[in-house]
Amino acid sequence: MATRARRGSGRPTLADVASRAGVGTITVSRALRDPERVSSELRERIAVAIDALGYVLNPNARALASARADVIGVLIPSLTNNVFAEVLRGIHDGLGDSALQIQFGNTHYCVDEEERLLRVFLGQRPAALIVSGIDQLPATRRLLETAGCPVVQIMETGPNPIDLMVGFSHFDGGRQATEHLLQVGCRRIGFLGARMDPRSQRRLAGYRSALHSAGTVEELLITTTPSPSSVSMGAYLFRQALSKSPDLDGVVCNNDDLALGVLFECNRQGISVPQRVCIVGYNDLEMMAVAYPSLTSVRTPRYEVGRQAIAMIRAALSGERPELAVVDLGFELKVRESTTRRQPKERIAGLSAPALQ
Amino acid sequence: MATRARRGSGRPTLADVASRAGVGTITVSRALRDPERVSSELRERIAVAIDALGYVLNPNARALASARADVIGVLIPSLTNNVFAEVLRGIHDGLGDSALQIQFGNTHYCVDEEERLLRVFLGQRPAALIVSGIDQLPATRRLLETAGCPVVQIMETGPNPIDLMVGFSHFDGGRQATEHLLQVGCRRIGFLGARMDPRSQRRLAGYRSALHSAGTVEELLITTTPSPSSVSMGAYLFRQALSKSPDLDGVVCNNDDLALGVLFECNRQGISVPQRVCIVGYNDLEMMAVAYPSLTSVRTPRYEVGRQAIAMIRAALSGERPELAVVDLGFELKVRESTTRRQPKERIAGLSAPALQ
DNA sequence: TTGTACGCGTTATCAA
DNA sequence: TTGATAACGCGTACAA
Repeated sequence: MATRARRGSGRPTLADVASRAGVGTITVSRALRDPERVSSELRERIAVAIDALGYVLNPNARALASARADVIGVLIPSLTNNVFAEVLRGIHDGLGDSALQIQFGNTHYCVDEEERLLRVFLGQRPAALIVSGIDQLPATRRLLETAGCPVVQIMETGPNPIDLMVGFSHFDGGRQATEHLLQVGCRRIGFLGARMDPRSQRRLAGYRSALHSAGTVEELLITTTPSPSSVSMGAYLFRQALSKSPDLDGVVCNNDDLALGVLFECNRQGISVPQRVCIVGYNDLEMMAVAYPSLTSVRTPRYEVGRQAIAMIRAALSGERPELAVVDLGFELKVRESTTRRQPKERIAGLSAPALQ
Repeated sequence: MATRARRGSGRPTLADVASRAGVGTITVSRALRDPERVSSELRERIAVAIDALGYVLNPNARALASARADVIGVLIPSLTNNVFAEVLRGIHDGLGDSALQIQFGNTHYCVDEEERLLRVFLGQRPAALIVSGIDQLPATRRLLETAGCPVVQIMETGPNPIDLMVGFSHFDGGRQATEHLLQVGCRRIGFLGARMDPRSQRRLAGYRSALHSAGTVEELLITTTPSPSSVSMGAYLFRQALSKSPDLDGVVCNNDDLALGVLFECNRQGISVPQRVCIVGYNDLEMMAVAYPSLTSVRTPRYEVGRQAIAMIRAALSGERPELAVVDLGFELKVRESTTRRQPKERIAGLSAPALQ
């Protein structure tokens, strides 16, 4: 019978396991962390004792003793945004059976909130940190540089990584989407943007760059709002854009929500897509391929970003120093009916609409 | 100058703050947790010392000493599902400036995984637990009953709550959606369901109940799949349903993804909505009001569920024993064009489509 | 209101 | 390979 401590949680401890197995506490500790270093005989006795007692390791005691928690702090700007929900899913799936836990913080696209949460996280001496984007405040950046653990900036690539980095170029994505519209013959290409966080800004810069190369930048064609993105906002921005430029024949949307809103608004107003207006989205959510007409979009590897971030962290934690600190996962323009100015009706309606590219 | 400990993290501790402020450690501890109980003079001296040292409290040490972590364990079946992403958002927003942290676990709709994660969480002696639904395994239920902290079952209501409960009736939601279709004159009403988790099953039961009352249940009209829900799955299930029952004139969809897929498929096949087929969704995601035609859906208060769960936990944690352990937040049928068999074109296209109800 | 002594459950250190 | 002992940083109990 295990001795009842005076103040404890009442749960069995390492010492209880040790005395039941007839070994020292440190041996149990080792058997748990590094089974190789304990003889198979003791390992077996310990396993039996753990099972009999229903012992569960106390992560707080471990963290206190080792000055290191098995926690990865994740700072993400939004939960409503499907894109970040998928990043989170990738992160969780990447964990697999490792003992790492995720501590999650929602910055609401606010750099001050990001710094506040970071300080909270740092208090736990996390095993690693994941932050979104590359536009941290200078003070935040310094905190991350001296965090003493792997730090991954995700969803973007850029110069001067704090430590590790995995993402892709939003500038190139915006540029390629715009170039595609130019190629299919659009002449009056609008840009629709909501939220306009730094990544949105870079997509817009890519749009400007493409039109600049074609010699036709026009500020009137750009319609943005700091408000959050949504399907209804897409419809609203499109109406605004149309009233400013009735001859609009193509729109690059900041993301898929907006693109879907544009499509619905076109349906509502009887504007034919792609004959009169072509639409390009961003992220390529699942519904884009199923919409009617199906919507062209820039496919971004957000699930993979999450997985890759964890993979890099696990590698760093096991001592591997990767030569590749910055991983560019790229993106892929998925061309569909909304920018294909031929007879879209010919396509067979399939469960998953094939990319025409 | 603080003495350098042998093994520590190098960060300032409560003792460092105490010696700098010229007080005992316990006074600093109290100043942090319960400022009222420390004289304003010492409070001020302590605040200065904390600031000068850049002190951050070590939550692991606190958890170890008090046998209680400021962590709320949250078990949710899916991250891809918008609905649960919004619950999570409600939970985070409900936290406000409290010191509580969220530890999140994704059960992937698997009760065994739920139990495994619960055991991990329990290891930390969490301040509270939130679990999804009411269909825990018997062993899981026992673990929760003896967890020694507030437990909230969310997203559903039902008999025999483990402790606290906040949600709504999926049976009633399914039933009301179906009754609505009967009222607008549909005679051959199909049910489309994906995933078919327990809550989906109860919506289906509600559908059956409504049709039973009308005397017309027909298994052929029910089309389900255990696969995850998606927009493309909605299109696929609708094609299946149509091939089984070409005279289908209404569909109750298990959720909005499916409903949107049905709408796209109707557009694609030239099936007019609502003239030939009426569509009802479930959850009322933002896009439902913007779709063309706009889609009728059962609005569920998922964000509010998250907030309410935290509110109940915070109340319980501060000693308030609520007389209301079970909170039914209800739902609301939002009637829109997809079930309004009049001239839908008359409506003014607005930023937010008004509910006709 | 404030302080002292000790325990929380684990790991690092060092010795065997 | 294994173990005794002393931290880890904070909260509780009790005393002042």
